[in-house]
Amino acid sequence: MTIENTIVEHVKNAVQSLYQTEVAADSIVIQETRKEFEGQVTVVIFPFTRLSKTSPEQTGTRIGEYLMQHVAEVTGFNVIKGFLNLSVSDQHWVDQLLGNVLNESYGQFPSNGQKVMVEYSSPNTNKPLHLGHVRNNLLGYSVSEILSANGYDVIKVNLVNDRGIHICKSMLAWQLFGNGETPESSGLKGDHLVGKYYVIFDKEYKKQIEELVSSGQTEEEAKKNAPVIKQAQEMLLKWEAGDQEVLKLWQMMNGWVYAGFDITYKRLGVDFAKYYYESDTYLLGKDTIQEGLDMGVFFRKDDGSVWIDLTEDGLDQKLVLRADGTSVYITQDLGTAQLKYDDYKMDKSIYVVGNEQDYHFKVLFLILQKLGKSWAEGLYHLSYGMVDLPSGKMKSREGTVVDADELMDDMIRTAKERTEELGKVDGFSESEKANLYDMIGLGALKFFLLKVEPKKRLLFDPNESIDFQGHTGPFIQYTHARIRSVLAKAGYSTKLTSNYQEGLTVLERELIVTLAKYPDVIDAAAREYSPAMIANYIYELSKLYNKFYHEESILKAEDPDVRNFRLDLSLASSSVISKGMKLLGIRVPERM
RNA sequence: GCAUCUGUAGCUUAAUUGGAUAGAGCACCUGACUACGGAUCAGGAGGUUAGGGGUUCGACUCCCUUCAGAUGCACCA
Repeated sequence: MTIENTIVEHVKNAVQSLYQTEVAADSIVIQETRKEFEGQVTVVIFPFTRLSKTSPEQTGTRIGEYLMQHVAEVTGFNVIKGFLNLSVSDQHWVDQLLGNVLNESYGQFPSNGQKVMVEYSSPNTNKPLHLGHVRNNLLGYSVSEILSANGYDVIKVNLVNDRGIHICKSMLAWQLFGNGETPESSGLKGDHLVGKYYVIFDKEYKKQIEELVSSGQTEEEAKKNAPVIKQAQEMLLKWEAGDQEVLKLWQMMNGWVYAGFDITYKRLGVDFAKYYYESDTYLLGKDTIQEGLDMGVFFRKDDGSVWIDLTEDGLDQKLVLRADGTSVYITQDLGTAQLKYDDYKMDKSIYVVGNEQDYHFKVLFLILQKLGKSWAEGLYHLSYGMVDLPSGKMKSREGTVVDADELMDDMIRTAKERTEELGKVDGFSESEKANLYDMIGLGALKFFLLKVEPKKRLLFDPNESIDFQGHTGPFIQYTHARIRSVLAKAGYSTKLTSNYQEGLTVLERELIVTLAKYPDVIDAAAREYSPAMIANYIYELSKLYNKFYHEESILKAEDPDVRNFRLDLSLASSSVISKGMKLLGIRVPERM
């Protein structure tokens, strides 16, 4: 039981005995005491003044006195306005550190017996991954890690959009202009090669539109009549009809793309337990449509198309099956949702998808609920904001994207330059150096993208390279390396001190209080699906440790008990930093 | 037009979900034990939380409204 829970319990009793009123535990607000006041735990008193019919100060004082008498850990209190600040005994904090924080499993909750699926990445196979995908991948991976730390059994899946007109465009352009170019012959990564032809297609398409317009067609007509777009559409029809030649080309080019993606995923450090391919799932969902018709949830119009009326829920009428009986986007998503559930029977399912699809997912989940799917309750759309550039939106057709591979290269190169400037890698082997630059460069990138709340839109200026100082990944990595260095110097293993006497310094106490709330942060981050909460917590902890480090001697402490205690505190800090960063997919070095 | 999201210091952002004097970082200025690792630490300056109204003991947070931006409103995916 945490100290907060203990205090809530006793505040409840205090109100009961002082004012003869029952209050619900969750209506009692407890918070961390602000730094400028004495104490560590604060109870907000305002809600009780209604019952006590006395001033907040008087009420706070009476409850404070009650707590002093009934809770052993509470050693003092003060009341400021309506806030009751409680001092908790040093012994309690020391026990927290030695008994909890330093445990191997600290921050890892036991299994809760629940399965959760996280679908993320979901790339198209006609172009390489760009910065927007990077945000998606990092979010999906990190949320998976966080859920796992909270005791969930996590299944990471990737739903690959491997079919459709966009792939036919790349395929066609390659046929027309490729001269048999391959990744081997060009030296290009497969996904980049295919992406190159996607851009070529678009150029050709635009050229043809222009020609048609100048020969008298309207822009709209020209867009429909341009020969390349017609050819691409024919190709899609052939693909759907199972044309061997088209399928062969499709398989070859997708193969190139997958080989490229594998490399990028590996560098990013993300992985998947299961891949779903739209070429397998795009015809799914028709059973579900029939189910809905039988239940009367859907209705059929005269032309044969099938719809659902969501106007009572504040939404529109939505088409779920075309008049000719073919699927639309939501049809296959209904089918895929069912397929995924049948495969895994998970309790929750998280879709990591950009916020331009908010409406789609609202509709999707609502339909599944109306179809009476018990598991629809567990569906969640983790919606995140777009990544914008100063020049505006990224458009892969126009080549105005920040490429994921290039971005990683840049970050790692910057990390290398920065580290060499500081001249701290003497004695590192070449492979150790490469590993370190990788760690720092990607750490900077990942932290930069994850420290912002997912739903906020992200502005990325490629000209201003990402900082390595301040509120950054490298700052935290540096703190970790610094602690490890002190521990190494002390020849310190994992031994614990036991007989630390009371009398913590302010910073020692603050550090323990901060370390002690780590599990709460893990829990909150999972409830909110927010890696940003972890990122900001780890930053706060690192900052605090650096302050402590600066003001209190560790190795030079005269009293050996104090020295050992501070080493314990340092070990605990480095361990929590390392664990928290791992949840963000960021590694931390022993030296840097 | 309708709907959803966003708006916090010059820039990037936080605020324990309605609590105390809105915290940080970057950039700018000033400093730091003769560096247990200076990718650090301390201090200064910088805010009408987009504007206005309301609810509340108490509002960045909830409600209404205006403004700005983004996205969605396809028998595309």
